[in-house]
Amino acid sequence: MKKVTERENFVIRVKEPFSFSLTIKKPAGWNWITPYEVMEQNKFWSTLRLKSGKLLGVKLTQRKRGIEAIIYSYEEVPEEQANEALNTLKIGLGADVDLNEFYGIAKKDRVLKHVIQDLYGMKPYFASSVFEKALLAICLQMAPIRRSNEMLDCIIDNYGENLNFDEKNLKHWPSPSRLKSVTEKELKEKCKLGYRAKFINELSKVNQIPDIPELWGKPTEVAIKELTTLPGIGKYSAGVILSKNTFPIDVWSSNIFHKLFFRKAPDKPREVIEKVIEEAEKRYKEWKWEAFAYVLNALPRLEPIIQSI
DNA sequence: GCGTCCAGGTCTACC
DNA sequence: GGTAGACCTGGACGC
Repeated sequence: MKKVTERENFVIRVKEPFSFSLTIKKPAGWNWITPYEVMEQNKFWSTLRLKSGKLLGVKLTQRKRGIEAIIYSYEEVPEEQANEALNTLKIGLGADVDLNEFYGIAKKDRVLKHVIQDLYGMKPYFASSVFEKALLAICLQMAPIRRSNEMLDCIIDNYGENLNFDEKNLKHWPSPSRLKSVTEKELKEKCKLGYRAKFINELSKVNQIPDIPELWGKPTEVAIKELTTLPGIGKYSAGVILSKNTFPIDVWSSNIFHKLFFRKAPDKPREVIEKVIEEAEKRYKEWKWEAFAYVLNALPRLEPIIQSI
C-alpha cells in the first residue's frame, strides 16, 4: 500500500481543554469511527471512508505541536479528498470546539459537576459517516446492547472492507454500494436483523445522504428533519447521528436521566422522554449533546446516585 | 421444555 | 395531526 506523503497541514491543532485518549477511546466504549480501530499509547489507527466510497487508512499521533495525521491509500489522494479527510478528522477531534463554556455550566449543575473532572478534555464527537452512524442507530433500536453488537458485527464481518496499512489490518463498515447488492432477505436471515433489514436495505439505496459538515452547518431542526427522511431514522436516531445540539434519549437512558434530574425513578420511562429532553434543554441549551455524552461516559461515577434512587 | 413478555424506535393505517 | 398497533429476534422469566 502506498503511503501518502505527510503534509504540513496534517498537523491538527485542537482547542484546549483537550484529551486525545478520552476523545478517541471514550470510556463507554463508543467507537470513534469503526469497532476495529486500535489505540496504543499516544498512537491511533483507524479507517475512514470518503464520500466517493474510497477507503483510507488513518494514523493519528499525539505530538506537542498537535495531532499528527497520516493518511494511507492504495492510490494517490487528490487535494480535494485529502481536505475532506482532514476536515472529518478535525470535526471528530472537536478541533474548533472550546469546551470552557460547557464546563462553566457543568460546574454549577448538580449532575454534571460529578463527571467533568474524570472526563476533562473529552471532545464527544466522531469521525464516522452519516451512513455508518445510521447503521449503528438502526441496530440500537428495540434491542439490548448485546444483540445490537451481534447485528453490527455480523454486518461488518460479512459485508465490510479490510484495509492493511502500517502493519495493521483493520475492518471497516460496508459502503452503501456494497450493502445495496445484498437483499433484504439475506440481511434478515444472515444477520438476524429482523424488521431492521428493510431499513438498512432501503438506506443503502438512498442517492444523496448528507454529510456531517453539511448538517452541522444548518439549524438543528432542519438537520433533524433532513435525517428523518432517511429510512428507519426517527427523532432518536437522527439525534444520535447528528451528535450536536441534540439529546437523543431512549427508554434506557430516559430512566437514568429522570433519576438524575428529578431524583425519582419514572413509572413508565417511555412516557417521560419528552419531559427529560425539556429539562436537558433548560439546563444545558446548546451544550446538551455534550451533557448527554458526558453522563453516559461516566456512569460508574454516577452509579451510587442512580442506585440510591 | 414451553409459552409469554418485552427490549437502548419507527412506520403506517386509521380515526 | 395524533395515536394504536405491528414489526424481528432472542434472552429472561414463570410454570
